[in-house]
Amino acid sequence: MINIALVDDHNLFRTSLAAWLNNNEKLHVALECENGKELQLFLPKHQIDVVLLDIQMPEMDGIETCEWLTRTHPGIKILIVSFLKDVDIIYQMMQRGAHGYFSKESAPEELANAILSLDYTSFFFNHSIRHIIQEAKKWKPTKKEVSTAPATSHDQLFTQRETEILKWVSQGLKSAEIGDKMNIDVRTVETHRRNIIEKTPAKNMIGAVLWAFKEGWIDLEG
Amino acid sequence: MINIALVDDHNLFRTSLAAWLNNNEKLHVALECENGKELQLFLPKHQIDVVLLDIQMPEMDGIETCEWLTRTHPGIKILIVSFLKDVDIIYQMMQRGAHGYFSKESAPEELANAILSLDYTSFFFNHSIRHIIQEAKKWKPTKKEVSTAPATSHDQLFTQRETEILKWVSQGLKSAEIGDKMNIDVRTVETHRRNIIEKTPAKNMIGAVLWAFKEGWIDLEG
DNA sequence: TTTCATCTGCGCAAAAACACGGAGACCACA
DNA sequence: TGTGGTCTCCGTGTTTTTGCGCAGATGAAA
Repeated sequence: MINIALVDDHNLFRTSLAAWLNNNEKLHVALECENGKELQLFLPKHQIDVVLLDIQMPEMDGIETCEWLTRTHPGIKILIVSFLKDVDIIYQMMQRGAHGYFSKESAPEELANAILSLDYTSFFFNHSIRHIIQEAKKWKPTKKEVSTAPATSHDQLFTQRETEILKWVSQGLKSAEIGDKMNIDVRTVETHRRNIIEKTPAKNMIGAVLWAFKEGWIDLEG
Repeated sequence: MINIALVDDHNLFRTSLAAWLNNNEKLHVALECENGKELQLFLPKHQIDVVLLDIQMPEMDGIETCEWLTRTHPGIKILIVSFLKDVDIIYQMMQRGAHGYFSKESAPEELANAILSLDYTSFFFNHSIRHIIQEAKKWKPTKKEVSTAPATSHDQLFTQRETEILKWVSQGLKSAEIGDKMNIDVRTVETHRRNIIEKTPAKNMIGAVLWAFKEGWIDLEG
């Protein structure tokens, strides 16, 4: 019997998936959480073997949660369950210690097999993911890549300040308005914007924001 | 016994939700589809009472599907099931003939009740949605609102041309580049951009694109 | 036919974003 | 101590976007 923790902010999805998984006699959903913070809170009270982790969540997202899990609970296996099918983000999750990546577009029958086949030496790929990885290998990076990105203490692409600015920009604020919000000079904001664009394959802020969202680096609020 | 059709492009979500609903003796999921196109194809072969409809889907999204359903199958009740909680989009779906709006963040127990309580005279609101409606009534529209937007033959917010331009803009192209792509003058593109911003509550293109995405008017490619 | 929305193009001016280079302060880490 | 990354600010200049007004062509609908 494998004990599972579900971490996903969509209650409807989470609960129905839990019901489905519990139908399998080898699986047991022992814990349901809405985000990483909740997992941190309740994980000590349960004996968990596998964590099914969504990427985009409020409070504490999949990236952070995955890092924390790997650091504090190396014995727990992590399976990312997301609708994102981007190569970069899969690599990112691999680097953060995830043991598999499962697309939400796939069938639940596959998921049970995925959970049962997880191990520490290999990385599980969804069938619908696998061919994407294949194609990705043909590409040649033209700009700064995730793997060569400045490695901060937490291996993030954007710095704290840049992430803040991305948030305001995505809400439609202008540089001057952001400067007011953050109590810094307009020119500082502009410098940050330049650096943000530099870190993405985009050529302007619109492309950069949407890229960052699609790659899972930021969430859209409101 | 209520016969249900599930329309959602996330296989995992759809199948597990179907399993959950089938546990209820009063409910029966008779049809599962990935998008509106599939629904159009398979609906005639089934006797469906209620359609659970996601908004953001490829091929044929919830907006289109809802319109089509209301027009061709007025006897079928439509319950929107989405993670979006925006007031405008809820009103839009009401106008298109939906009978209820359910947030994916809510509990599945609520969903069964929602389905059973659907009727033709009222509009079902999720508990987590209801307070949003309340707050929305306090607001005063400052700009052009969806309800007063130019009503085209298909009651869309953006025109065909504007949608095209939104697509290119969201991929980071500049006005000049878009003009080349579409073989129109830069100034024409700029006119369209102005009109797009006018139709949204945003003050610049970044805000407009992200608003349009969050409201389900456009999809992000790539 | 008239009306209306759409698509198209133009001119002008201000605002904002973007590009490039430089630099001091701070902090963590080796 | 030195290195490197981050955050901050500055100057200069170009490019792009945005705001506002105007207007003809087209096509669909009343």
